[in-house]
Amino acid sequence: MAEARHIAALDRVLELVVLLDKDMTESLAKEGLTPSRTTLLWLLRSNGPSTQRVLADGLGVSARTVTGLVDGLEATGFVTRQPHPTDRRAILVSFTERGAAVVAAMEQQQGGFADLLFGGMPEQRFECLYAGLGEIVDRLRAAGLTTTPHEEPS
Amino acid sequence: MAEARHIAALDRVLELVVLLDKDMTESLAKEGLTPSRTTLLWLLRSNGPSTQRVLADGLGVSARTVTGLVDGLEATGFVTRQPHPTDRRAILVSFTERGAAVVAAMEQQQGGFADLLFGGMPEQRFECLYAGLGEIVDRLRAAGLTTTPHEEPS
DNA sequence: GCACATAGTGAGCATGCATCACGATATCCG
DNA sequence: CGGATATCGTGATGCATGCTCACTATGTGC
Repeated sequence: MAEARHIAALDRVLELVVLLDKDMTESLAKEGLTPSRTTLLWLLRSNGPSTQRVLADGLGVSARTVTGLVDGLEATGFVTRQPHPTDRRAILVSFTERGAAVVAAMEQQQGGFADLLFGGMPEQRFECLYAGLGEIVDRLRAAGLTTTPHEEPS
Repeated sequence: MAEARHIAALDRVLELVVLLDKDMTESLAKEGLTPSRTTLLWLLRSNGPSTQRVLADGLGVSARTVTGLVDGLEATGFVTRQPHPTDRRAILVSFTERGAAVVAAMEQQQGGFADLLFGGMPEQRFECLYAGLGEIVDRLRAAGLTTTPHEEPS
C-alpha cells in the first residue's frame, strides 16, 4: 500500500541513520572512547551523578552491561564510583575532571555537527525540516509504545 | 558557533536514529535473523547473486566477516553458495526460495514502516521534509569523503 | 613461467550485550 | 521485631559482530 515516494523517503532516512552512526562513532572514537561509553557519558551529563540502575534504564541496556561500561570508564579515569549516601546497595557514578573535560569537548563537537547539517540552510527549509523531523519522531514514539506485545506466530 | 535551534534539530535527528535503529532491529529480529544478516539479505536483493567480496564492500565490513554472515545464513537456509562460473576462487551467494520469501516479507514490512512515518502527511510538508532529508544526507556524504585521514596526535 | 594481486577461510582477539545465579541491602507487612 | 520479597551491583557464561594476521587456491600481467 505504501507509496513509492514514501519508500524513497524511508530510504533517505535509513541512509541518514547509517551515515550518522558511522560519522558520530568515528569522531568520538578518539580519546579511547567507544560508542557505548560515549553514550553513557552523554547520559551522565544530562542526569548528573546517577546510580548504575538509572544509567541502565537510560541507555536501554541491562544493568550488567553498565557494570562493564563503568568499569572501562573508571579505568581510563573519566568517571568515579562513590557509595550512595542513603542506599548502601547502590553506587553513584560521577565525572572526574577529565571526564567533565571530555564531555565539554563532545558538546563542542556536537555543535560542529549541527553546523555541518544545518548551517546556512534557508530559514524556511530549516523550519519545515525541523517540523517534519518532529512529526516522524512523534509517530515512531507513539508506535513504539504499542510494539511491546511480542507475539510470535509460528 | 552553532545555533541552539540547530542543536535542537540535531537532537531530533539523533533521537530518530535511536528509535529507528531499535524499531527496525526488533521487527527484523523475527525469523531468526540478526541485524547484520538482515542487511546482507537486503544487499543481495539489490545486487542479485554476488561474490562475498562484493558483499563485503557493500556492507562496509571485512571479507572475513562476510564469511561468518554467509555461514549463518546458509545454515538457516536463506542463501546458498555456488561456485563462480568463471572465477574459481570466488563464490556466488544467492537466495534460496526461503531467502527470497523472507526478503519479500521484509519489503512488505518496509512498506508498512514508510506508511507509519509518512502516511497521510500533507503534501507540502512531505515534499519539504523529503528535500531537507536529501540535503542533510548530501552534506553528510560530502563530509564523510574528507574524514579519511585518521591522524592520532598522542 | 614467475611475481604479484585477489577470493575466501582458520585462528585468535575485543567489544557490546544478554541471561542466570548470587550476595548484600532495603522495604514491606504481619 | 522478623521473615518474605524486591532491588542493586556483579561473577560467570554465551552469542553476535567485527577486526587482523597468516594461509591456500586461484587469476593476471609482464
